[in-house]
Amino acid sequence: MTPPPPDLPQDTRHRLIEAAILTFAEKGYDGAGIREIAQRAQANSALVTYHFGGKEGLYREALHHISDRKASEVASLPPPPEPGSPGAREVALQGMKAYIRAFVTDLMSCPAESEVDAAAMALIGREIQMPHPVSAPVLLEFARPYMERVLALLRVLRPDLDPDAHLRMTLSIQGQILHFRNSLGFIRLLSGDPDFPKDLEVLIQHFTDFSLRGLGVPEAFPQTRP
Amino acid sequence: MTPPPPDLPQDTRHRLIEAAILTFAEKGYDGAGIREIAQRAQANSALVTYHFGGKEGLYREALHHISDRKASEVASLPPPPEPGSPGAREVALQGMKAYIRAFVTDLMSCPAESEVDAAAMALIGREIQMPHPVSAPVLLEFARPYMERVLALLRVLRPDLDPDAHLRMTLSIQGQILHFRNSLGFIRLLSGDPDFPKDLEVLIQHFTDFSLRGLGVPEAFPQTRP
DNA sequence: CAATATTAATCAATCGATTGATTCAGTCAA
DNA sequence: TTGACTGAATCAATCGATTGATTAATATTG
Repeated sequence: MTPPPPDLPQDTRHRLIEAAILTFAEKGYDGAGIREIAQRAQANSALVTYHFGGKEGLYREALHHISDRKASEVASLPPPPEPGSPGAREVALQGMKAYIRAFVTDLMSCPAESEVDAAAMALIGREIQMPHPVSAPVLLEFARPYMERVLALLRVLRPDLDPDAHLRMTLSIQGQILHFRNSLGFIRLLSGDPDFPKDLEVLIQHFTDFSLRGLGVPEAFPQTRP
Repeated sequence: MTPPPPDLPQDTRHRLIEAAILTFAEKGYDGAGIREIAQRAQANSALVTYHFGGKEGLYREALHHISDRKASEVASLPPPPEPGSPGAREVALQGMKAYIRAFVTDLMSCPAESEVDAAAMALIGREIQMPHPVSAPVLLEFARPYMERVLALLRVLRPDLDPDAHLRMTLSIQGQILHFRNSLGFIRLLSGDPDFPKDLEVLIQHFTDFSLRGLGVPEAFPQTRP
């Protein structure tokens, strides 16, 4: 039998952060205790103070850890076209479809793939709704690229609208998707379907169709109803 | 000088519930203490156990109180048309517009009108995202009419779609609006506009336009772009 | 009506449990 | 030896819950 993996020094810190993400996501900041988190990380609760200066520091570090891991995924999308460039509309249309797909897959990472990733997005969702005083800066930095990306695409797709209208549309697109992620448990209860959504691809297609129609980009749907 | 109003016995119970709604909405179930709630209600903390059997009972009663007060408002809308009846499409179209308006005004009751009402909807929003074990039954009963109403309208407006598609569309419509309500504070930070939305009517118009287009009901928008 | 008994409502005080934080002696590897 | 870490003990503070006493309103009785 193999011996337990050598416990590298830096490793404890990382285990604490991952255990914190899981526990904070399940029980919220007030509901989660540092004893429970430490036990989950197979570490001593005194290390929370030692490494992070306290519970609040651990929370901040956990959110920062999530933000760092996810930032690269948004940036990896092809950049939105310049408003005046040739073929900008078609590029922006494809960009919007790619964005919606990326947004959904980012948010809907299921526990089967990575338990921590799933908990991380649940935690972000909870924080967006009711930010802990400590988390506001981290959260703004995290959400900004998602927001800016859609706004840039909208400036190409709907140049006739003013910035306020662009903001409303951005929030409508993201809102539908965030609602699916944040209220998934409740939706399953309400609809009576415990394994909703059965197919993520169908869901992505729905968000894409609904949003592009909602945006009023008719060339994406030459004919809605015969 | 007039003496302080006589403190009717039943009144304390009601004051406790209202204080509970405010405090639970601000700090969550774990974050709010019965001492703070009692102090806010100018009552003794022992009365929480006396009247409601404990903190959990007070929470349950607070949610029930919200559910009871809001139930009548949904029911006051004109009933959705029968799928086969004459002029059903036009009636359903107007019904959908009325529903969206009612849903928005229900959710967006601002603190200026009634501090408790505003807190109540914030509390509901929080519970939908992460239901307390105690609240699931109350919450389902509360949300069911909202859900059923949209589904009934969709069966008329989009009879070509299956129930799963109807469910997705319902969640997209409600999701946008719930996201506005639940993340209002965050949106204000992110957009840099501290008094967003300036005009509720503009917002209602946006939700209506975006949703009806998204649903694919072309007669509502004979021409999206010239 | 008056005297008494009963119940509901409220209070201050306190309970044990748990919280986050801290301390400290000891382990282990570099 | 030094720095990273452990494990156990302990701290003050706060938590929800409970107690026993007190007041006010109501019912019962003579």
